[in-house]
Amino acid sequence: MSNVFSLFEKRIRNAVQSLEIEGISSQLISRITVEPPRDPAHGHLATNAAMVLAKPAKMNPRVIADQLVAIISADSDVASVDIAGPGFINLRLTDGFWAQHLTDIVSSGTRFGAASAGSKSKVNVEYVSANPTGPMHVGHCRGAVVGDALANLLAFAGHDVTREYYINDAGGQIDVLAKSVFLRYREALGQAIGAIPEGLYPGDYLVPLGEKIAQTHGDSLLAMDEAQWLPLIKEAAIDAMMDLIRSDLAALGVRHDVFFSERSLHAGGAENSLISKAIARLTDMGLVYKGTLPPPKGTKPEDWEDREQMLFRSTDVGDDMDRALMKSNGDFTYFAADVGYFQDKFDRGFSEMIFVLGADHGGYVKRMEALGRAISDGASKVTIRLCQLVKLFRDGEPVKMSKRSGEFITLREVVDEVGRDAVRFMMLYRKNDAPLDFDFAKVTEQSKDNPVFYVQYAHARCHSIFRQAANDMPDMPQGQDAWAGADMSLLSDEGETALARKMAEYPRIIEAAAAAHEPHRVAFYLYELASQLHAQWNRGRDYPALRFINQENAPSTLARLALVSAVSNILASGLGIIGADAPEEMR
RNA sequence: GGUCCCGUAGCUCAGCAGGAUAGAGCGUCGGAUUCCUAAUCCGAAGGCCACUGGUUCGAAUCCAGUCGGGAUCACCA
Repeated sequence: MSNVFSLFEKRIRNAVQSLEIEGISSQLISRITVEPPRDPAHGHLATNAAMVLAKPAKMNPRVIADQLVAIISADSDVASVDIAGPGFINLRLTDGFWAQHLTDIVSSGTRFGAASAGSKSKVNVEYVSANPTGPMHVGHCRGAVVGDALANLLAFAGHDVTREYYINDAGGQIDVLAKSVFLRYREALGQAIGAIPEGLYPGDYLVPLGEKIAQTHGDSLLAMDEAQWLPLIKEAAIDAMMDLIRSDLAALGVRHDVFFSERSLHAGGAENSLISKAIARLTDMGLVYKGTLPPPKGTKPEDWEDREQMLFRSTDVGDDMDRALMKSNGDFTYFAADVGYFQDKFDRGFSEMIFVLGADHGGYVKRMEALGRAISDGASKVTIRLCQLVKLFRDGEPVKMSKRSGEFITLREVVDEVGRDAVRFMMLYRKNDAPLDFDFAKVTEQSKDNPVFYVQYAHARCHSIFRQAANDMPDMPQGQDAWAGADMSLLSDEGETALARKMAEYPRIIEAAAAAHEPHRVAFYLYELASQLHAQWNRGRDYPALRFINQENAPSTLARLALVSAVSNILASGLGIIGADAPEEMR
């Protein structure tokens, strides 16, 4: 058990059970928590056990606490116990326990905090899923990073994670793309195309594709009807755009295991497509009917008209209104494709399906949750994380973008300018449901304004210490084996023990962040850990006896290097989850 | 009008499935480099946690409502 808090949570719950107080249910016992106290003066661990039990047991919390203290203080790992405030029980653990725990952390290397092998649940994380109509722009950045880091986090926390990208390659925007490419193709053949008409994609990034098609097909497409060239160009355009997107994502360090094509859901026609089969299932469940939808409340669209359509009775499964499955022309709606898609995901055995979406998809959440409930009958959980907007600033001035003119900032430009690590860290240095201001100047600045450099520097500093030690004390063994054998009980300075306790929180942070789907917690934790390392380093300035390297005292130096290695490993591990490098030196 | 998110220090934000005296960075003021990287550290000042009720031993946190700010709202994708 590498999580100190859950270890003692278990012990205290056992102690509570052994008290055999009447009226104590197991559900009540699950409310007992063990956490680090806010104020370090209160000890190492604090539990609310007595306060949770007091009322149901009709006892004074102090009385319960006294009984618990009698049991807990018999624990050989516990140095002292006291009761404080309204009934908190505060524990201090023995030096021997902490020394052993530090050794455990050191020996675990960068796997410290990772879930030990157990039943891995299959989780699907879908993120990015940008339309394949052009390069990624900054707006996609946040979701990409949050999704990728969340996937990293869940994998580290012991889940079997599939990273998925849903390619919206079936809709009308793909026809628009193909027509835009066709124009570029004609341009490549020397035809004058003039200004790009309204409604088509004006971006230059389609020029090379037009040229490529001109090379492979010559002018043969010019003689065809649109119905003939459209599928040809569509195919090539989707491939080219996905290549573009994949390379943009690679620049951000984002990767996916599965690229799922929306078009593949339509394949097979009205009888055999995944969509029709999934809808047939919903129909069997009585969740599909023909009817008309009421107009939205409040705003009444001027062009409102009643139309009878095939509808999904999503109100039966928690939605606010029923949803259209089929357009009046007989085509499936976008949502109908989702029905097939959700069915496919469910059939692949995921116990949780997570979607990381932009805030503009807020209105889509309920129907997705409803769909998940209908299809899996509660067996698979649908979780949606919305990322709020990112506002771009340059030197305090908002950066204006216009989609119409094609003047948008691409993801690639941002990565090129500020670097992958900074982009990723900044996107995670905020909880995802809060808007985010992103200032180019600040993010590029290599200063304390910039948490990325702060954390990376702490990691580099650890390695600088190792280099210095190797230089000053060449006989000093280094490496995980040597450090795991260090006598950690030699670490008695309060800064050192505080560092040890901070590190002990890492598994707890990972667990909680994974459960809440909040990767930003890891970023904040890393900042705090880095801060404590920097502080301890500087204490060595004021008190030379506290320096990590002491040539007069090899055993102490070895223990301190082991401590530093543990910090270094956690920083590297956390930066790995965030998707940023952990450099060994920064110059 | 419906739905969702946000409202915490001058500014930008944390606050861990309710817990003890609400935290950090920036900014302001005052300090620390013969020293393992000062890209760092230490200290001070600064808060009616939007407002009003409710739930309970206990609320920034949960619930209801109010007021602000943002997103979204029938065949689009």
